[in-house]
Formats: sequence, C-alpha cells, structure tokens
Amino acid sequence: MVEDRKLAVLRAIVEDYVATQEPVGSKALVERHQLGVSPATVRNDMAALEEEGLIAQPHTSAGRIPTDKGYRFFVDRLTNLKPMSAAEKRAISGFLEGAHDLDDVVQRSVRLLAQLTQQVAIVQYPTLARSTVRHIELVALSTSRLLAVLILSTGRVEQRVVEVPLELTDDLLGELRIRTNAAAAGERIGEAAAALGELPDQVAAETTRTYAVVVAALVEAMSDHGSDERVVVGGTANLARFGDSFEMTIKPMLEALEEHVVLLKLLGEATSSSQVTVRIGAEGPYEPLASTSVVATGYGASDGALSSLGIVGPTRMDYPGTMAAVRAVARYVSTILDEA
Amino acid sequence: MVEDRKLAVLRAIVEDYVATQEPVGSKALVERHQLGVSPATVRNDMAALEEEGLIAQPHTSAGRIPTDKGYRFFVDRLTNLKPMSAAEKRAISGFLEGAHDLDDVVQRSVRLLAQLTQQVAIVQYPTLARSTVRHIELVALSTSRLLAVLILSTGRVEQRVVEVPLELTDDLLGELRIRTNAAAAGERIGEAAAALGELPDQVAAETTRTYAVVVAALVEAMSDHGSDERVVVGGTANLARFGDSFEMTIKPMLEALEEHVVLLKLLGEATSSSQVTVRIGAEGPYEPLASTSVVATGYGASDGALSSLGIVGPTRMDYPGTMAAVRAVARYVSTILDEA
DNA sequence: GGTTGGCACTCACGGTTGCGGAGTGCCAAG
DNA sequence: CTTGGCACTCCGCAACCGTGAGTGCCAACC
Repeated sequence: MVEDRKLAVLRAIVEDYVATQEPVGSKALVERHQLGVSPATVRNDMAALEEEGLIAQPHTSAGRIPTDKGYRFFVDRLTNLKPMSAAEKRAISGFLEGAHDLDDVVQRSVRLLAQLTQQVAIVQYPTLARSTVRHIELVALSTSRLLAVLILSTGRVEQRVVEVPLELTDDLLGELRIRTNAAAAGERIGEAAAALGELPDQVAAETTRTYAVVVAALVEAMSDHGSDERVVVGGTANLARFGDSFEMTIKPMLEALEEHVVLLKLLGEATSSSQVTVRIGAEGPYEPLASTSVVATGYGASDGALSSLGIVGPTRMDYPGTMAAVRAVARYVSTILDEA
Repeated sequence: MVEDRKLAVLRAIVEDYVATQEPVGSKALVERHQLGVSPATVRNDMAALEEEGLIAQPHTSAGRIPTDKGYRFFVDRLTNLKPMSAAEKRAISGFLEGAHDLDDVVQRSVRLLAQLTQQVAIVQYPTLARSTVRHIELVALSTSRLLAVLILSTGRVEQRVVEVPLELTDDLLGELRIRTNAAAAGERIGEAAAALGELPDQVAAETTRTYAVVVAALVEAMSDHGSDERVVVGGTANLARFGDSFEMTIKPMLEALEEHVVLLKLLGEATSSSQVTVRIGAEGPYEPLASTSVVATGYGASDGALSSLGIVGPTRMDYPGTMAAVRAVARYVSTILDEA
C-alpha cells in the first residue's frame, strides 16, 4: 500500500519533470495528481525515494528530479508503451509508402522518426550480412576499365570502377559476367565472396589477373565496410528544443553525431534484439553523452533482425511515447523491406 | 592617402574582429597594427567609416564591428584568397584519393571541407542534366517484377523496382534490355528519356504496356528529382564553435540544414559560376540566416560547372581562408570527377 | 587640412547586497 | 501512518554601484 504510493509518487515526479523541465515539489505534486494525501506525506515518500537513489535535489530547498536510476525504474516497471493512435499509424504507413529506393526508405524513416519523437533520429542501413547477391553486372567503360555493379537482395547497389590488365573484349566481358554470376548470384554474401575468391584459379592463365582484380573489387564491395556500417541522422533541428545546457548536452551531441562509429556503438546492442532497448544517461558507453538517453531497436526483414534504428535525446524525455514510436517505425520499415 | 588609411583601418577592424570576436577599439588597433598614427586619428577615420555604413558600434562607448556592408567591401576590395600551403594541398588530394564511389567522393568532400574551414559544409550531388546514360540493366526478381538499374556517366546509379503486367520470360527481358539500351545508352539524359518514351509504340501490341511501365520507371529515375537535388551536410559539430548566440545563429541554422530545399537555394547562384561567390548576412534569400554567410562555388567535370558546394558560417568568419579552401576543394573534386 | 593630446561623458560588465518565495525537514498531535 | 505547523535554507531576481574601456569633441600643433 505504502510501497504502491511511493511508486505512484515516483511516476508522478518523472511525468511532471518531463513535462515542465523543472524540479517538482511536494505541493505541486498533490495538486496535479490525485494522490489523496497531503504534501507532508508526499515529502516523507520523497525522502525515502531519495534514500534509495531514485530521485535527487539539485540543491537544498529545491524540488526533486529523477536520477538515472529513477528513470531506469520508471522505464522498467512503471510504464507500458502507449499505443499509437490510428491517425498516427496512417501517417506512418503513408509516409513510408512512397519510397522507391533503399536510400529513400532510410531517408524517410529518419525524417519520420525525428518528427514523431521530436528527437534526433538515427537509422543504420540494413546490414549486408544476411542479404544475398541478386545480380552482378559488368559494364565496359573503356578497353581497360570496367564498372562492376553489385545488386543485393535488400535492394542495395554497390559499384566499383576496376582497372583491368587485359584488353576488354565483348567475349571476355560476357564470360566474366556469366562466371561471376554463376558463382555468386543467389548466394549469401559470405558464400558469394568465398565462391568468387576461387574463380581466378579456375580460368585460363592469361585471364587470371583480370579475374582477380574484378573479384577483389566485388568482394571489397561486399565487405561490411562498404555500406553496412553507414548511418543516417536526422532531426538535428530538434536539438534546439532541448533547452538544456549547451555545453553539457548539445555540443557533445553534435560531435557524436558526426562520428558515425560512435553512433553505431550506441545503436549496437539493440541490433540483435527486436525489443525496444533504452539506455539511460551514464549507462551508455560514451562518456560525453552522460546526460542523454538512447532508445533503439532492431529492425529488418522477417528472417531475423538485420539492423537498428533509434533516437537519442535528453534523459529527461517522454519514454513511453518515444519507445512506442521507435517500435512502430521499426515494424513498418521491416514490412516495407520484406516486400521489396 | 587618407582614403588608403581608412581602408587599412577597415581591414584591420575586420581582421581583429574575426580573430577576437570582440568589438575593437581605436587603442587596440594602433597597438596591433603598425598604422603609424595615434588613436585619435584612427577615431576620426572610424567615425567616417561609420558614416559610410561600413562599421557600427553595438552600443555607445563600445568598440566597432563591421557591418554586412563592411564585410562585403572587405571581401570585394581588400582581400585576395590566401593560397593553400603545399601541405594543405597534399592533405586534400590525399583525402579525396581513396574514394571509390560517387557517394564516397561526396561524403569525403563534405568532411574535408568542414575540416579545412571549421564551418558547416554543404555539397550538392553532381547534377544529372549533363550526364549521359552509360548502361541500363534489368534483373528479374520474380515472374512479375523486375529491378531496373540505371547507370550514369557520373558514376551515379539509380534503381527502381517495377511491377510488370506480362509474365517475364528470359526472351522478353533480353529484348527489353537490348531495346532500352539501344535507345538510351550513350545519350544525354534528356535525349535518352525522349527516345525511351517512344519505345512502347514500336513494339508488339501485347508488350506495349510492359514497355511502358519499365520506361516510366527509367524516365522517372532520370528526372531531376530523383537524385539531382540531393545535398549532403557535414561538420555540424563546428556549430559548437560559433560561440554566437544560440537563438540567433545556431537554432535557425540547424533548422535550415534539415531543409534541403533551403540549402539548395543557398548554393543556388553559385552553381552556374566557377567563381567563389560570397553571400553575406541578410543578402541571402532566407531571413532566419540573416547573421550567417555562405561561401560557395560551382564544381564539376571539365565540360562545364555541374553542381555546387560550399560552407555556411557566421558572418564573422575568415573570408580569405575560407574562400581559398572552398575553391581548392571544388577544383580537386572536379578533377576527380573528370577522371572517373 | 590633417594630426594629436586632453578631457568629459557614456555605458556595458562584474560583484555585492537584499529580499521573496518555494521547498524542505522535523516534530508533535491526530 | 498521516497531517498541519513551523523554522530554516537557499535559489533567483532585481537593484545598486564602481570600474574601465571607449568615445566624441575641441583646441593646439605641424
């Protein structure tokens, strides 16, 4: 009973603080929420909550604000994602439907996510690891150069210009095309790379080097570094709304957003799970962002989570709403990718 | 003589203000620059410059700062681009050389530009208007869907998934491939689109609709909206250095950076010219950015300026250095594109 | 005429001071 | 366990003030 009310108080503090951005005192609490008790009682509860490290006061004689631990508790135990309204659902699918391109899907997802959450959105490109090679196309640019185009099942296209040591004839090009496709088409990236790797040894000696450079380019294009670890960021303008201290929040954030490696790390854990994961404040692996939280989840076609997307914002954020939005977008994007 | 000194004073004020970010007074001026006259004399000159609207004082009894008009004068008449050092040149070409992709070139250019100028960099993708179709590739996805891949001379690749009304056979696909390439390959985008448009009328009646949908997808991919008007932004972390008022500079900037349409307008004028153009403060077409300047230039392969890149930063910036950097990057990128 | 030193004046800036109010902790009574 | 009362703390805000940088103007000088 008493324990229940303490938690109600914690929830109320989190909600009010998120809404007003100001430390919340005992009197304001009983006014805004029907707790059915007096401020004095609430004060006692607050003292207990502070004892447990769930809330803190910035200075004596100020209201309380939730600590990271308090937010954690709130997220884990006091909240369920609020469901998206029908209108929101329509908006989401409408927004994502017009996309014709993988790039376009990613681009739109970022915008959408930023708009829904009013935070900075991050979307990682679908990983290549599980995708298969759909087709390899080779186009002659001159007698000594060709363009190798790699088309993947996710809709992603990679291309490389290759300088070949042998003069390119139509025959040679055709042979290259047939053999590389025979080896790679339909295979997963890993197997495709392996199969391609053996190609140069199976052809006439004078063409070995030519095959080798082409294969090298293709394999390089398949390697993760080519496109997998790319992320797109959007909604930076929402930083302006943070109202938060420039030095503590916005500046490190801008710096982190430039460093895609950092972003990938932030999203990292979420990739493997299709649950929405929340990382609050200093729980994260990157110290400068100690006063921000990351809400992320895996997404991808139905054969398993492939990649991740999420948002990053001040620890003081509307977790239920944000988590719901992140999950909703991830699901819609997944179905879109499934169709393509 | 006297006129000369007045201009020297203006130059000194601009340089000092850019360096220190603080209003500069008469005494500080004679100390830091060898003007060979007393503070009192400088004060007279300053009064004259203020009369002409080239400088202003934020409040009585404060030093002077240049007005937009003052910067304009400085840029137009008092400065020559400072040449890049050999080391810088090496850094530039080294940085851009590893690129294998059009995407990659653009990406690297943005980073480079941001790093050199310590400002926010913007690079517009090379426009498609002058580029030619290198190759069209069609890949069957199922019996009723195919992937159309459009490869352009700039190295850009566009792709669209097409739903066809007729069952796809190898023969049909081969025919489509041959005919579309015959019509479009080697042609400029405009001509290619026109030639493709006539294709559906030249084939057997039962395949007309199939041709039509494929052609429509290709033409759509060629249209400017597909990829031409894309821009990439980098170096947002440099906003943190602006020290400037958050509300006046940083916030509107973040908002503008999200709106690619606005960015394109900012770069707009520069596209046509291979000169470095500078737009100072309220000269720009976008009011919220009244306290920022844009330094931009056209770039592209040798057959004419194709696109534009540049930076945007506070009006108070190092114009000579920035202009030189922008020009240098544009030139290097142009040569890279020429080679590809 | 242009230049210079002198001088009175202005005004932003930083530190200090002095409230008012919100909020707390504690205690004794219900 | 809850509640009202009460003394206490301390932030935030506004007013105040002295200081110093910088100015404009003037009279003298070259």
